[in-house]
Amino acid sequence: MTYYSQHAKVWVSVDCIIFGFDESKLKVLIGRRQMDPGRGEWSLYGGFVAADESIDDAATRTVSELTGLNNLYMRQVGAFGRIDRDPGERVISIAYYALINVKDYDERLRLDHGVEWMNIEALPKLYSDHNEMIRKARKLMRQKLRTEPVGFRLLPDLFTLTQLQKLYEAVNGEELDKRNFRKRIKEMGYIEKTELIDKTGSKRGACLYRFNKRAYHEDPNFKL
Amino acid sequence: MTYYSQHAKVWVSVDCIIFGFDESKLKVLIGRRQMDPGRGEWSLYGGFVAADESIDDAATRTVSELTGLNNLYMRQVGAFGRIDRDPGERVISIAYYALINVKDYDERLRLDHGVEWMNIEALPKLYSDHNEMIRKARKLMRQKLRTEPVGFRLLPDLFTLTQLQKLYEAVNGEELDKRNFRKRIKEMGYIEKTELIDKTGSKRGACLYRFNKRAYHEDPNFKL
DNA sequence: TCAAAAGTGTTAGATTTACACCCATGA
DNA sequence: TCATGGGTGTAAATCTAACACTTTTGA
Repeated sequence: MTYYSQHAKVWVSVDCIIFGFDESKLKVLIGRRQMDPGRGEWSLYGGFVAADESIDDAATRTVSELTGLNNLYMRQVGAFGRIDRDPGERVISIAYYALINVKDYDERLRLDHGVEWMNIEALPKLYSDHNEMIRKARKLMRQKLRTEPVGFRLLPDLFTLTQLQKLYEAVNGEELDKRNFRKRIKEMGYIEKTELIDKTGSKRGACLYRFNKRAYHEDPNFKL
Repeated sequence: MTYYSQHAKVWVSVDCIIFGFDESKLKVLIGRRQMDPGRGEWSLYGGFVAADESIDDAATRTVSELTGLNNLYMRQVGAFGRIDRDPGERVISIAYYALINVKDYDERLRLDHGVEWMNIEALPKLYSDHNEMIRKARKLMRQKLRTEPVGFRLLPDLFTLTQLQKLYEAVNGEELDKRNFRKRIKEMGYIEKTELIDKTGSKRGACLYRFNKRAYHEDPNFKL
């Protein structure tokens, strides 16, 4: 096809911002880059888009390769395409973010890949434009959290209201009033109380809740 | 670099969603595709990303080529990368939207490119995934309009409050209360009244306003 | 003189925020 | 027994939404 062939082809990669929540902090998975150029620099985990896969599939595959997890909540952040963003060759990269429950990530697999959870408020300088990718991913994620109950993806199936509140506080970077927060949760209707009690966080014990997907889809008047 | 060369390269293009506002309607520039595959189908205007330009530059160049206009408000919509999205070859496309004042677009240039303004509420089926691109662009644009005064980019330098209101109504797809709308505009402070009167829209005449960029940057408490 | 768009305030209702104390338990 | 986190309601303030009439002027 001569119409196409008069133009240049480029490499396209995906870079993944994996969000986790631990110790009341929002975290991101980063590791030391193991190839040149940029060997040894802090970096997001990424990979190239193959000829026979969509960009979404490439991102899903990459995250799955890193974490062993599937069916994650993932969204595209956008394309990053400065000419010299990759010091080696021209590579356009498409960033994606994923939300995972830190506890679901097998420690062994994490160490094998040489990545670690880093507090999003205290990130080092990363390779290329990765800091920018994370900033944009966080912005989009925060926005999403305001309009859809995606936060549960960062928590275990069962969680306490305090955990949930800390999560919202970490994402939005501001403290919330406990009573107002719980009032809104009650109004939502799709966060259901279980009979179970969590005694790990306090002496008295806190009720465990779970997200009721069905209730959400029946009555999606989310707000937070 | 063997690390790169073991991976496939692909073509990367940009597709541009050019928004305009006319006759109280939000419009998009589309034209009949003039090359195979898909010749004759309705399509967005696009182009390939060259080896020596960033993706943002490619989008800017493409829009400028089409409209002759520079310094437009442009934002990336996202990357579209289904394997078979282009029926000819594997092409990943990055969509951008731009806001222009319809009156600034030279009619001759428009005809030369064979594009026309189509009401966004009544778009035909477009080539490939272009309808999806437009949907996403509109969603992002609407969101942006809620938090930043970008609407002025779709209007002449001088405009009446009725025009501005119609613009907001067209973008959001719902009618607004005239008094509430004007109240909010007054509160904003960076939409300044001029001494000029527009007599084209009514017998009585309406005051013309302009956007005061300086006032906005000093006090950006935008809401709408 | 009348049709057509411009312009202008008030009030009720809804939403949001601020705020303080008792409870249960393990150490 | 006391320190720690869990759990609960109300009132003031703010924001939002609903609403109708007068003005100007060209045709």
